[in-house]
Amino acid sequence: MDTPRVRFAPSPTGYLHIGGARTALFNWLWARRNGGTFVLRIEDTDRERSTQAAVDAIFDGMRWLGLDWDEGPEVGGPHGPYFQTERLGIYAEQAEKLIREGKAYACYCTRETLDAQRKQAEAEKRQFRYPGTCRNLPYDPSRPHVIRFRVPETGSTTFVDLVKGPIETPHEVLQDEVILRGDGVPLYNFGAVVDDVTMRINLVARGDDHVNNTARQILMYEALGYPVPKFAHLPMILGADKARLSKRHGATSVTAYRDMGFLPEAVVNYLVRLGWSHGDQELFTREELVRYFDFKDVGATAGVFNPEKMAWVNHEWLKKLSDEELARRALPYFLAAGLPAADDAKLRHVCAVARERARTFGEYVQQFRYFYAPIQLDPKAKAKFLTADTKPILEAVRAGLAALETLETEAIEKLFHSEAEQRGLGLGKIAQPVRVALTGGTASPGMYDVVQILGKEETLRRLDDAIRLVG
RNA sequence: GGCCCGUUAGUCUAGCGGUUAGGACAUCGGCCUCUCACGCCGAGAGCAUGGGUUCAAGUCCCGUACGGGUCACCA
Repeated sequence: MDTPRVRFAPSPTGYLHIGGARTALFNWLWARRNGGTFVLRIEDTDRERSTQAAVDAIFDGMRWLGLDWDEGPEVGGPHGPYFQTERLGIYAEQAEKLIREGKAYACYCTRETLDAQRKQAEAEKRQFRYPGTCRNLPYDPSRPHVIRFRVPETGSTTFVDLVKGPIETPHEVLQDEVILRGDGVPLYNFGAVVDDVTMRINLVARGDDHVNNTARQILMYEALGYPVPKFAHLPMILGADKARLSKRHGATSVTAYRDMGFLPEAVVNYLVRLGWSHGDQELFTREELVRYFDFKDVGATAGVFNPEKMAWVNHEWLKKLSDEELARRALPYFLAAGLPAADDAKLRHVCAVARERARTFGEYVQQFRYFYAPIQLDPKAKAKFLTADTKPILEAVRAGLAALETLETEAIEKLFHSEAEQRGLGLGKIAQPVRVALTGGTASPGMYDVVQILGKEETLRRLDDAIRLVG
């Protein structure tokens, strides 16, 4: 087999979507696995909707995921330029060639007449197809026109999709579609084919919303006289209601997941497992993915995006990191939330206790903000644990801690145990009131850790606050 | 509506003619325990449906239903 040359060709009309990211990922994996080339091309021919901000967002998202491209914008390459709007000359040239060979022709129909015909067909409940009005008219470049591709009227085109198997399309369902607009800008099917041809792409892996484009594209490859690449159509990603994943299902941009505190390795791991599998294995390092990935293991069925499972995957990845690494990567999220964290021993300790308890850095910040900000006292916790009955306990613990030279775990533990024993109570009876005093709620890491993280001064202050509150 | 693709538990999936249908997320129960979590143990839950083919079908073929995609001078 040829060394693969694959590509990801997003149109810059928005952020990098989860689905697009997965398409890019599968292409990238295939290239990396086979020592091939991964090309990035920007399909910005829809000038109405394409924006520079979107281009930047796509680069940003891909870099965050670690999907580096071998050829494309910013890195260059021998088959550039890599923005379609900079390739207009190439499309014109290829279209001219097709016209000369009678494989394409100029169509002078106006939008108005076409629209009228379409409406007419609709009224008669007919399927509208371009009637071929201009099929055999002489070429007159001086008249306003678009270029249409001449599709054979009979026969069919078949290709073997790498994930779906053989797919046959009868030519009757196709029509002479526009390949070049009046202003010389190519339409999707033509632009993509010309670019894939000139960029020497030999495997096209894309969303399966493109299966119906494939036959007409193959016809164009043949008309242009170029070899037809292999195709792999990847199943769609759905929302919980089985409709195509969209904003109304929640966050769909990869950067949104970054901002929520997901690790790129976890997002990659989750995304690749949505539609691809390798036996029973759930967690994969990037190296393993590169080693194992194959289109033959991509399933043919659309999958529902499940944020819960992605959070689980993220948690698994978080748990693998050292305290140092965890702190380093969590820091920006605390800072972004306005919490005065620093890359220090305290943060490392916070991360060490957060590790088993929170699945994303967003959850870290949300659950453990009391380590960096005043507590928010839960009224129910207060009513239950900050009472006249528990006041003596708080006072005793306060006094005990105040008397400690250093906050060694053993010393704190001894204090709590002796308070429990002296009162003939379980440890929980001591720990819960203290927990509420120090964290504001009834669920938190172990008390010894909490005390150590807060430090003696802050711990005593919070206990004093609680004691005062009880009155 | 035409055409195309798909259908294993709530979800992601393994399976590739003979399995007690396996794993994971989620859910529920138990153990551990200063709370929460982690961890460990356990449970419930699945081959859309009807016909074929075959000694034998989740696996092959056809129909039906359901879901998705696509029918532009969008990509």
